[in-house]
This record gives sequence, structure tokens and C-alpha cells, in this order.
Amino acid sequence: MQQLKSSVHKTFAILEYFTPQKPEWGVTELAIAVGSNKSTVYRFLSDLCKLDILTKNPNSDKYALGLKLFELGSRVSLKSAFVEKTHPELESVAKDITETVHIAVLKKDQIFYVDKVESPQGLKISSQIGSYNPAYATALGKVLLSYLPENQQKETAKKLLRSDAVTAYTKNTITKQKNLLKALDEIKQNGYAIDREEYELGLICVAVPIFNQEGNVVASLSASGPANRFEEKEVTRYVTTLKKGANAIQNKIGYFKP
Amino acid sequence: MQQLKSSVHKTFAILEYFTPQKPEWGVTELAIAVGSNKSTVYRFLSDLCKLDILTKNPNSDKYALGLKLFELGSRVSLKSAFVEKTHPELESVAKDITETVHIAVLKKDQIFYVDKVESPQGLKISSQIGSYNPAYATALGKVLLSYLPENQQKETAKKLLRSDAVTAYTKNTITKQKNLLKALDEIKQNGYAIDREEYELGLICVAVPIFNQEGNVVASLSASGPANRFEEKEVTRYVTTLKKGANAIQNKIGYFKP
DNA sequence: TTTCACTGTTTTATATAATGAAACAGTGTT
DNA sequence: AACACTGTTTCATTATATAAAACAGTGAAA
Repeated sequence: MQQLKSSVHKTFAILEYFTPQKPEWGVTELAIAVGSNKSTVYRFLSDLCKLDILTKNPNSDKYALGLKLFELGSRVSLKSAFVEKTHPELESVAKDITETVHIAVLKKDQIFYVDKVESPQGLKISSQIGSYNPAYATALGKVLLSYLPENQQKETAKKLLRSDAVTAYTKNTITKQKNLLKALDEIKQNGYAIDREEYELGLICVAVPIFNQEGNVVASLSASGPANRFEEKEVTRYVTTLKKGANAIQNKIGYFKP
Repeated sequence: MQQLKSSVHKTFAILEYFTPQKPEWGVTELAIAVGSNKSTVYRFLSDLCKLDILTKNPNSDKYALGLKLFELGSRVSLKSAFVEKTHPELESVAKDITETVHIAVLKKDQIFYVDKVESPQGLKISSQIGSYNPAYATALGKVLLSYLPENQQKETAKKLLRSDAVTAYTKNTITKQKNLLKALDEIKQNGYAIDREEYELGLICVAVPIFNQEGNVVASLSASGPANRFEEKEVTRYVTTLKKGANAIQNKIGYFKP
């Protein structure tokens, strides 16, 4: 905390601690977590409460993210310019494929889930809108990477798979730079990507790119479901449906850039 | 700006200027709007950009709300604890009624739109999730008011309709305290509210309450559509469907408090 | 009850970061 | 080429953020 210079940084550093895993914090524990003084953190929390960015649970005296933040989040034009337009298409794709459908954008070397429509079936993928996943281990991410400008793609692939930061989520995860670049090449030729349990065992995912009117990839669209009911012969049908959806979305988003 | 003491307040005061109506701001114009120095505002915007709370449009050099804010907004437990659970119910109600369906909570004297599912029909209501509307002029709001504890209800009604702040949005808007209290009484007896073009000409809306497991109203559910296709004899069917939906939602949200 | 350990909150002198005027650096226009 | 308009950087001055300590309220254990 002390190394962060501006109050703006400090403010959002504090808000970052409020995650779905730990949505409630008391003053003392949060002060310890951020490595700052109790009264300093108290003032932040108290100020944020006045603005409804946080709310205080009157029973536990603990703080949680508040309505105002939800409101501000809803204002993000990504949402108004994107989700409002694209959501109906996701729904129609999900209805057709009867699996969970996601739309994601690339954010540095991760994919960011912008929206989803869940499978009507009981067994389905759990995911969180507004969260991140590694690009190299997901169909959504591989599609986005494969359509990057060549130099940028190599750079990202290098950065991704050079260091000690590579995680092999399953035995199928691509961990070698050479293999990734080869896979990306194939994806670009095929026009779609498959993730066969590369990120999570039992989870298969098919994804296609979404272009804007300038011809740049801006997002990707996927269907994902349990491996056991994911019929190999159905992949073609999935891709066709996804592409139809991606096409419809392209016509709606115009020159959108993520 | 100068009267706001803490940086936290200043930060969110600046973010408040980014609305759906004006989602992009340049440094200079925003500095004038907030009544502060150009370089001060620049530092705020620049800091917020580093955190992805804002993004800078490289073409126009203007700033807009960014992905990070969307992410934080998505974390608000209102959403994870509420929307994720209730959205499927809204969908099924919307499908049944074939009009736009909203769910809202009471926030002081205004209703706050938490989620919606749009009518599949071409002509439909435009609204913005995460925005506010007056409680006394909407079906959603009147339902929420009618189930408040009596003292709280009177207080709110007084505050609402005493001052010079009362707006008669249409000729049907309730503007007298006595009339409002009488209307709220009827609504509580009937179990639903109707807004016949009280907020917007041509717009009719039916709403029912949603209770939590403690028996308190926590939200309201509505169907709204153009007056010309809103058949009077259908209201009973709408109410039945809405109540069924509200009931399903109640069973999912447990002890949720807004 | 009394003590203890633990919360959240308020106060205060001190240190540190926020401020705004001015200069700078780009841009497109006349 | 001069102008008017952006966004950006600099820096001395000022005002706010900081952390230690005291305070207050809670619940559990001796």
C-alpha cells in the first residue's frame, strides 16, 4: 500500500480485495491484508460507503461491494454497446446448440468473459462474467490469438509460454511455444478452435472469431459442455451455428473495439 | 470539486460524469464541468486509465469507462446473489407474456433497475439496467412502496410528494400525497400495481412484489408494453404469470436484502 | 463480575501527496 | 506562419492523507 502513490490507486487496490471468493471484509483484516494502517483503511471504507460503492453489513460490521459500483459497471459502454446488442444472439445460439455459450475479448494475455447464456441442461459449465482465464488454454483464447497480427501474435505467444509462468492445467494443455503457434495456424485456416479438455478435465469447447467492420477480431464466441456428451460428429454443426451467430453479431457491433 | 475533501470522493465524482448520455470526455471539457484544474483532472483520468477503470480512445484522445469497472460491477454480490439466480425466471415470464420484464429494488425514493429481459416484439420499452426512476410514478415503485412498514411508507410518501420536487410526468401521474397513499392501500390489497401511462405516455406496466424468506419486500417484478396492445382483459393473466415468477424467485433468493 | 482480547471508530501532529499556474508539445485550421 | 485548440509535464505551495494512540463497544472466559 505504501508504495502506491496516488489515492486513486489505493482506492481501487482496496476494492480489488472484494472478490466473489471473499466478498466481505472487516477493517482490521483488510488493513492487515493490504499492509496498511487500520485507521487509514477505515477512512477509505467509510468514504466508499458514503458513496454506496461499498455497503456495510449492519450485523457483521463488515463491508461489501455496493449498488453504486453495480450501477457504474452497468454504464460501461462495453456493456451497452456490446452485451445489449449481442445477448439475443447468444441466446439463439445457446437454444440451438443446447450448451452454454460465451462471448469473450482478449485482454493482454487473458480472455475476459463479457457475457454468457447458460445451457438449459442440468450439467453445465460454471463461469463468472467479468472474470479472466488464460488465453492459451481455452478455445475462446486460441481463436483470439490466432487472428492477431503476426508480430503481435508471436510476441504474445512468446510471453505466454516462455517463462516459468506456464501452467499445464491438464495433460492436454499446450505448453510449448512451437505447438501453440502451430495450433494457432491451424485454427486460422479452419476458422474455429477446439479445446479438448485443455483447461479443465471433462470440458470441451468450440469457438469462432467475431470481427468488427474493419475486419479485426474483437471477440470470440464459444459453446462448451461436458466431454461425455460432446459428440465429435456434431462439431461441424456447432461451428456452423456459432458462425451464423458470430455473423449476426458482426452486423450489430459496427466498428466496436474492445 | 474543491469542496469535496477526500480523494475517494473526487475520484467517483469524476466517474459520475461518464453517463450513457455522455460516455466520452476530454480532459479540458471535464475539467470545466467539474470545476477543477485541467492538470488535476488529467492526473485523475491518467491514473484511472492505468487501472483500466477508464480507457482512452486513441483516435479522439477522449476517455470512457473501462473494462475494470465492468469487472468490479460484475462482482457486486447483488448481481451474483440476485441476477444470476433470477434471470432465468425473468426470461420465462417474458416468454410467456411476450412483453419486456423488469426486476427492480427500492433505493431511497427511487427504483433501481437490476435486470431486464426484453420483449421479443419489435416495439418495446427502452430502459437501462443500473439506472433509476421515480418510485411514485411507476408500477414497480408503487408496489415496493405499498409493502413498506407503515411509518416508513408515510415518511417516504411525504418526502416524495410534499416538496416542489414533484414532477407530473404525464396527466396521469399521481402528485397528491393523499391519492398516493390511497393507491398504495389498494395495491397492497390487490397484490399488484398498474401504471397506466403515469410515467410515460403510451406505456403501461403491471408489477408484483417479491418477498424474501423473512417476508419483507426486497424487489418487484414487472411486465411493460405499449398501451395500444395492452389488453385490459389480459391483466389478470399477466398478474398470474408475474406472481408465479415472483414466487419462483422468492424460493431462490433466501434471505437476500437489497 | 472482572478481565481479556478482539472488534470498529475518533483524534492528532506530522509527513506526504494533491494542487494549479505556467510552460510545453502536439494537432488541425485559417 | 500564426493561431487556437487539444493533451501533457513541471514544480513550488498548500492542503490532505497518514499512523499511533486513545477510545468505545462486544463477546468470551476465568
